[in-house]
Amino acid sequence: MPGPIQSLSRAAAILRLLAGGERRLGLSEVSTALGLAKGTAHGILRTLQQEGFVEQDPESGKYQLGAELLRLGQSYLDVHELRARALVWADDLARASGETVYLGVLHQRGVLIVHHVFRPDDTRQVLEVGSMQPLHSTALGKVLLAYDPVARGELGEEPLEAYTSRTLTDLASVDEECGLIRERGWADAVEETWEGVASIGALIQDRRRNPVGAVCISGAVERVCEDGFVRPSLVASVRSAARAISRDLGAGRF
Amino acid sequence: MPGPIQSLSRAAAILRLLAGGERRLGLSEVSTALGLAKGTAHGILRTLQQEGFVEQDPESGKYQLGAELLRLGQSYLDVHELRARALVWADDLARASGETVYLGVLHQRGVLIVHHVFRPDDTRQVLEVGSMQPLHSTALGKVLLAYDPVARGELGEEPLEAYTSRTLTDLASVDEECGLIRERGWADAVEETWEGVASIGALIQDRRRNPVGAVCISGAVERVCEDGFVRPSLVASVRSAARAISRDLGAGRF
DNA sequence: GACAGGCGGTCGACATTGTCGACCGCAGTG
DNA sequence: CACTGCGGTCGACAATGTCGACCGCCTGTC
Repeated sequence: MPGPIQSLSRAAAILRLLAGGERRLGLSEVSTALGLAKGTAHGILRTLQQEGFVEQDPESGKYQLGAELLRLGQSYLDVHELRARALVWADDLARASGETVYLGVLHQRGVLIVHHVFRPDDTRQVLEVGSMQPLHSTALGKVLLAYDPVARGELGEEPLEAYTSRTLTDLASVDEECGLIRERGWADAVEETWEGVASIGALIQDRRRNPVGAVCISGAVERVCEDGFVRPSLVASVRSAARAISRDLGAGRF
Repeated sequence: MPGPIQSLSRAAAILRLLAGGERRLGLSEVSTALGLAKGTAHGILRTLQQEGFVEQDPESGKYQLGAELLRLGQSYLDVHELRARALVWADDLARASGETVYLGVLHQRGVLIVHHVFRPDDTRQVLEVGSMQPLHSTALGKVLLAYDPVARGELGEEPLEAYTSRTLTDLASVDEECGLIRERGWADAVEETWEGVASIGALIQDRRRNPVGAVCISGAVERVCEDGFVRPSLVASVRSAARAISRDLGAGRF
């Protein structure tokens, strides 16, 4: 495989850098952060700006991400086949369970949320489509770890971050848990990322049984759990939704 | 100004091409559509894929947009100052008016929706953040046309598309309407883009009185209009929300 | 079942193209 | 009023991306 295009990789790195830091960044900050000559960084930024991927605050001269990225991100969702077919099933699942529903796919070292149905009550909630969740401490993530070798590979050998006292932080425990998940066909995560929140997830696969994503419900531990375990009726709902979506994907080939 | 970076511009063109066509595109389709050699297009696509901006269907070998774009698009929203400050005001406006609220900024030849508050009832609605609306036939767009010379410039000299029988299609009428909008300080669009839908919009400006965006409410013409005109009470609500957001932006400089 | 035509992908020579580091003008600062 | 930092420009150089021919594969066809 021939090498990647240098200027493009650098442009991508700049975009990621801008996405990471919360505030706007100046030209010098960008060039030193990536070890580029100022002129080089400027040329890339100028082009990105022209294309709408980056915007420059005319007052301070600093750079931030541009609107075109939002538009393209939306287009990504429009084309996304898994998401399109899962929309109606996710809605049903939210109504049946009374809890928040997430749909996620593996992306880099985490789970990218591609669909989010609010819990059907009137509390204020913020849409989390486009955000990432960790692999080793969420129901979505653990499902993918258990079934997708690529996901397991992404974990690498680094020690895992502990978000709460219940987070699994060593790889052996995670692998053991994955075995259990494969055996019974679903995953849960009770207060492993956020205190007070429990979630139940199941795998979505395409017509060739490849793992393509996961669906989960997530809610207050008092509602989702009972006597210290997740409620079997909720598990059944999640698994049946996952099967329905998988079936939909399998049938959907022309 | 030195020239833009060729490979980057081409990569951007490829992304836009993939975003435009609804279905996945093959390598040859991409290269012929943009007039590139197949090898060149392949190199760019390979790099974009590596960076997560493009994904390849392993079965057909065709390309589509990648998940990284969704993540970056979300980051764009996170950093967006106008949006952050407008969130609470938009919520209030939706509650007070009982209608859908949109917040938009100028982007290329249209208005990009950066925030969307559902009408406060239980009907099913789809989030339109990240989508585009035309400049010459929506309240948001006409506000920007009236106050932002850049927006007016984007219209160019092309004939305007008619979405309904009430769409203003010649530039003279649009300019005349813009004069009216500047005089009274708000814009409306009654069934100019979608049959049965009316909207009312007002300008948002920063501390130096530059136009930075617009806010509008949008709803069924039967509710928004009365005796053929938009209801004055709704106009007042929209204008006061726009003023509040503008004030917030002005005060918010450290 | 051999063939043709299309696909995605590779390769290596070429010169276009992006890169580098010195330099510029400006704004804020002591 | 020098000084330091900023964003931005410039021009020489060669590294780099580009091109078009080529490869192997699959698919549909006669």
